[in-house]
Amino acid sequence: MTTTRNPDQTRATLLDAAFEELYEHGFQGMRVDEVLERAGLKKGAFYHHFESKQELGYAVLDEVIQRFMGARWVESMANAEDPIPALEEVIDNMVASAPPDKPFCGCPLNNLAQEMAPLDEGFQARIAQAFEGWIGVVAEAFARGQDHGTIRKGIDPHGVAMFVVAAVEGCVGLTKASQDPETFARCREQLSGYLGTLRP
Amino acid sequence: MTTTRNPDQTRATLLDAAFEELYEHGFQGMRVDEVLERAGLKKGAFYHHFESKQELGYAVLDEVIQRFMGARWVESMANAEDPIPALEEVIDNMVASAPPDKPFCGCPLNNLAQEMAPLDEGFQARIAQAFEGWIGVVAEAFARGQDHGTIRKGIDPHGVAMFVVAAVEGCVGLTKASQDPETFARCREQLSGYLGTLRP
DNA sequence: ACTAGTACAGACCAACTGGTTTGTCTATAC
DNA sequence: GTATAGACAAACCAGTTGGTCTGTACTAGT
Repeated sequence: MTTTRNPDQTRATLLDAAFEELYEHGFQGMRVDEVLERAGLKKGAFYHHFESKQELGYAVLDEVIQRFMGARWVESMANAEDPIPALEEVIDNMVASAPPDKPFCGCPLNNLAQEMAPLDEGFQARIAQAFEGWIGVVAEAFARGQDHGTIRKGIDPHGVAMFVVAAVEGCVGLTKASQDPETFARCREQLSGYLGTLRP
Repeated sequence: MTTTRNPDQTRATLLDAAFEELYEHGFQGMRVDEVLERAGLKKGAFYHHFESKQELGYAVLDEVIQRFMGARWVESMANAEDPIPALEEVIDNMVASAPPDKPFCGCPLNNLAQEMAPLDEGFQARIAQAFEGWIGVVAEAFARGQDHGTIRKGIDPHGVAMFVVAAVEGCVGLTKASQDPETFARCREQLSGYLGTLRP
C-alpha cells in the first residue's frame, strides 16, 4: 500500500472535505482554502483534480449527495410493503444522524437547492434531477402500498410523494430555523397524522 | 421637498436595495457594492447608516422581511372565520407575486433561515422569532375556526399551524428547486387535500 | 449670518478570494 | 538505469471583499 501517491484517494478526500464545508457554510460560503486545510492538501492538488470551485460543487452533488440520498432512500423504501413506517424511519434518521454538538444544518440537498437553484443552471439541473429521483422512489413505494392494501387507492402516488418530500423538507427546514429538536418532534407528529390519512 | 438630503429616505433606499440583493443572492452572496450600486449611493452613506454588512442583514430581517410577513399573514388571517381559504389565498400569493421573468427565489424568510440559522446567532434568533410569530397567527386562525365550526375540534391548533407552515415552505422550496410552476400547482393541490382533513 | 453637527462622497486599505504557474517528487515503462 | 507522465507542493497573482478615513456640503439651531 502506497500512502505517498494515491490519486483516487486524494480525490475522495477532497470530495469528503468539500462536502463537510459545503454542508456547514453553503456553496458561496465555502472557501477552497478551508477545504484544502481540512483535507490536508494544497492548491496544486485541488486544481489538479478539479477545474474550479464550481466543478467541485457539481462533483459533491453528483458523487456525494446524490449517492448518499440514493443509499438512504432507495435501499430503505425499495421493498417496503407498507411505505409509511419506512418513510418515518428515514425521516427520523435525517435529524437523528446529525451531530448533536454542532448547530443542526438540515438536509444537504435542500440546502444546496435553496441557495443555488436560482443562481446556477448546472446546480439547478442536478438538484431537480435529484429531487425527481427521490420523489420517484417514494411514489413507487406508495403505488406498491396500494397494491398491498396498505395505502388508499384513491390517492395519486406521485402527487402525494411530491407533497411528502416537500413536507419533510419543510419540517427539517423549520427545525433548522428554530435550532430546536422539539420543533421536529412536533412537526413529525403532525406528519404522521397526515400519513395516516393515506390509509385505506 | 429636498432631494439632496434625506437620511430616513436614504436609509430606506439602502434597506430596499439590500433586501433585493439579499433575496437574489443570499446573505453571503450579497455584495455591499452591489447594494450600493442598486441604491445609487456610496460607501460613505452606507457605513453612516449601518455598522456593518451583518447589521444591515439584521435590519433587513427586522424592518423589511418581518414587516412584510406580518402584513401579508396577519392582515389576511387575523379575522377569517374559516382559516383554510384565507391560508390558501396567502400561499398562492407567495408564488404568484414573484416576478415571472426572473428565476423563482422562494420565500425570503426561509431563504435566510436555511442559509444563516446555523451560522449566526443573531440571524437565528430573529428567524426563530419571525417563524414563531407566523405560526402563532396561523394557530390562532385555526383556533378561531374551531370556534366557528369550520375546523375540527380534535386537532391541536398550534401543532397543525407548525406543520402547515413547514409544508408551505416545503412546497415553495421544492418549487424553487425545480424552477417549475407546475411543481407548485401539484404540491398545492395535495396541500389543499391535507387542509380538507382538518374539517369537522 | 454664524456655527456645529450631520449626511454623504470618494479615495483608500488590508485581508482574502479563486485561480495560475512553476517546479519537485514518485511510480512506472522501457 | 534512465526517461517520461502524472500527482502534488509552494509561491504567486490579479481581482474582490468588507471596512476606514478624510473632506465637504448641507441643514438646523441660534
